[in-house]
Amino acid sequence: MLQRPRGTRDFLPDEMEARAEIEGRMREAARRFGYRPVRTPAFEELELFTLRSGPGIVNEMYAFEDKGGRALTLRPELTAPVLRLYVNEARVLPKPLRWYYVDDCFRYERPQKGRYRQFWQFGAELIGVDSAGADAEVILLADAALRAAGVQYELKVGHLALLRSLLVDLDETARRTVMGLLDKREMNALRDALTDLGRADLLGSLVALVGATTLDEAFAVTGPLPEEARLRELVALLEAAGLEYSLNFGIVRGLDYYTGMVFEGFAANLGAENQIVGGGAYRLAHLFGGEDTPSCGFAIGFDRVMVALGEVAVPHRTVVAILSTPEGAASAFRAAAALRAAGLRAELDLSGKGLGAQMTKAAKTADFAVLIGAREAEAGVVAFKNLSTGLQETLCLEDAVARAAGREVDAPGSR
RNA sequence: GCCAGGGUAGGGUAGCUGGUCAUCCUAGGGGACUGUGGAUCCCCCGACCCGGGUUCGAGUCUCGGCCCUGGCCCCA
Repeated sequence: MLQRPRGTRDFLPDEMEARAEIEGRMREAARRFGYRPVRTPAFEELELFTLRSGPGIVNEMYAFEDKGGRALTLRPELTAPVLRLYVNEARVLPKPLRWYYVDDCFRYERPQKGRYRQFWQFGAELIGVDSAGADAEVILLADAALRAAGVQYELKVGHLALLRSLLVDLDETARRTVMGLLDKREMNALRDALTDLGRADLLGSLVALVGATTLDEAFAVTGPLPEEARLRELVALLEAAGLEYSLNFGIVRGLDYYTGMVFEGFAANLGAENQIVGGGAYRLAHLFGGEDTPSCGFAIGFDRVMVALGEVAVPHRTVVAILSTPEGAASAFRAAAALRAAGLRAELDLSGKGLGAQMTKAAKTADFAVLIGAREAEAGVVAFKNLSTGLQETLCLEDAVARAAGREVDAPGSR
């Protein structure tokens, strides 16, 4: 038997409805912040991602050559495509641009809990403003989206300037090593690495900075920096908004295009892959041929949100089953059309079985049954049955629709 | 790429010191029931991941592969 590719998933209706419910709440959060949806191609030129992240990532991508010899890849993330879109199509739109997206990405990695080869990201990019307010808005939107989804998580906000100020004297390679170890909180390995570099003197400052929980503590380690005023403003805005978060200046966020503010969020019970959101202020547009444009954004791991939520209660919508004998079939289709036109979910019984069997089925799945046999078809009425109370009435079609929609009926008949 | 544990009807499972009809639950289909309920009863359908090896005989032991789950690495 054919199997689905490794690291991919099928979604049955129950799960799709849960995902659509959560996605809808997150989209609504974005809408309320004034963010509007964008969509980019599922595949892009390979160079788009190597420009951003270096050639090493090709191994982690679904890269391929098309029939025209072009080097392409399935997108491994969405920030670069969205910024490419901005440079290509939207440079002259009035700033700031507030965009969000929900789409699938592809990475050739070993699957594990919360990590798949096809996965979905919900993200937003705020393009063309560079301010504490911009930083704050993006953090607040990420938080609003996660809270709308119902996720319990821990939010950490930091700024790269402080760590970088301590590491200015180190060369590129050494800085990456140190930042990598800090990111993993491997303090013993960090001490060894600093000793090898002849910079054991940095250890105390680094440990103090990473452990700092207030701006005062952090700037006591680094001394005055040009970024201090903006960072204090950001903190004031976040406090004013009532955001629950902690400061953390050990956040490294991988690569170099992040320019200042960075943030991460972690959910409980997600196993080894517990990061649920990551983002920050960055500059990418110039890499793709645009003007140097400040941006700020984040990406939420949508699948991890779903794992963290577990069971999702999807709001119940009324289901009307339509039962009929052969003589009532035409009327049944007419009744279904009327119910659907009223926005109700109407399911015709197509089994051709007896009414007993049809009712058995309806009782399992529906809230109401509309039954049309020879008698009802002849009289131009329907038998309308409330399957939770067992009450049955003979009604005209309009009244049956009103009943199913939860409205009162003026002169209800009865059996 | 590495490590550990797994893979038996659609879903969940028992069997695993090699040898009887491979167990049970559930779901699905049919019937008791050709104008009305989720119950009950009866019947049916349906599985040992793939391939090699050992053996008279492999679901069971062994090797390889694939896949799943979790962890390492990586994480844009």
